[in-house]
Amino acid sequence: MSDLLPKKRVRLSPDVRRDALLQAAHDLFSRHGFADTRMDDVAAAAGVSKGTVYLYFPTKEALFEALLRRDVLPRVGRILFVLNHYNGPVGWLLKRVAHFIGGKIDAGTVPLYPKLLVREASRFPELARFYHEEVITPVLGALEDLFRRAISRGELGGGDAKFYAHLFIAPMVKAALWYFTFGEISAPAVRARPYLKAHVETFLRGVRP
Amino acid sequence: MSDLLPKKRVRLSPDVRRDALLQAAHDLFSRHGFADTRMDDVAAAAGVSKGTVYLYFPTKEALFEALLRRDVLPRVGRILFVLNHYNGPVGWLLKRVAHFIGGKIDAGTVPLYPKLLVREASRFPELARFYHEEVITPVLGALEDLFRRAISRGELGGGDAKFYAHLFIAPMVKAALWYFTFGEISAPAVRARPYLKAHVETFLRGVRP
DNA sequence: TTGGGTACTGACCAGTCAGTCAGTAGGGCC
DNA sequence: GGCCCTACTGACTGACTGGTCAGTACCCAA
Repeated sequence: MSDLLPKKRVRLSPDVRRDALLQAAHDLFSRHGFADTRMDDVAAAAGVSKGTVYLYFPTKEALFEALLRRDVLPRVGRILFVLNHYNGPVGWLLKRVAHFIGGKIDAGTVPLYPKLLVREASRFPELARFYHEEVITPVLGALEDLFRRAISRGELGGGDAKFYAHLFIAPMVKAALWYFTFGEISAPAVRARPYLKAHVETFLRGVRP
Repeated sequence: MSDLLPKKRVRLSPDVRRDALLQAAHDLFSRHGFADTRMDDVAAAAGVSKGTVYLYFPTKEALFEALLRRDVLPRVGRILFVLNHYNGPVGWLLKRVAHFIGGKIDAGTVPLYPKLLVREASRFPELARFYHEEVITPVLGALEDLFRRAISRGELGGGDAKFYAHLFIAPMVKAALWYFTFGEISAPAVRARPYLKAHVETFLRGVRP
């Protein structure tokens, strides 16, 4: 207690302080969601007072958007690079992706942003639009191209590559949604990794020539 | 205007008033969501004052739960009856289901409750638990039994019936989620009905013996 | 050592909204 | 007509929270 009372004021360089605020916001948003996180909480978690938060971000929504830009865009860039440059057998890549994402979901480390977006999209349509344009559309487009290349190589049957892309991601979306909707109230009915493994096997049998 | 000013007080029997309040809440929750609907709005839409709402429902959450119980349980009963009694070719039923749900999604008439649950689950874990136990688990269980019967008849290959049930619903979940997350900010990338038609065809090819 | 720039504070404001309750009025009954 | 039960009202409270701003204190430069 005695070490809490002094409340020594600490000056930091704006860059450092800004990062600390973003990190605090990330932690709180991921635990409580956007609406249930108060600006006072963000400030306290970063060790400053609320006024300071407003020196760095004009509104709560701007704080969210800054977080999105910091974390999501680099990640999307890496994903697009892989999808666009991969020319091996598509089945192998799909299995790797499903294995990786299944592990993430089972471990409870689903990325924060899809969850937040689903919950807050209707209240913040601008953020939903940003995410849709900068994340969803490019990634699904690259996935569609990947399937198109596989079809033209004769590796897959000649269905609609766009449908294939959406069908491939559907069980991952469902598994993630299940996790963050019902994850706190009951053990998952199916484990994500074997579930997604079964998905890829079924899917590949369904789309082969 | 003149016909609005008098504000004649109207007495109704409690049953009728209660139904009117539930209907008003349904309309507003489906348009604005739970958090963004005020109890004053519900009262106004039902033509009463806020105090009256509290004569029928002790809290806002209780109003939501009453709505769930009124609408969801009968519907689940009908779905379970069909799934449990169907013994024809499973492919036919799956196509029918996909066609029906695809039409609903394309028409913008996705049922209110999945949407509300996904958005509010973390704030109202009791309601999430109710929905999980009374809707999700029974329906997926019946679907699993349906697949199990089809496997034992030799209509499908011998995979895991539980995985099949979850894989079958995944694209519907994804399509509905897309609709109520991004539906207001952009035209859908794929139409649900042909998408789900492609899903059933791919799925059936993937799981045949 | 002092002055000034600025990172920072926290009390305060304004708006919102779930929930309350003392009082009002409609209508059935004698 | 008059009584009384109860459905109904709506002003009010209390708690909350995003955002503001006048003032404070730290640090560095001269």
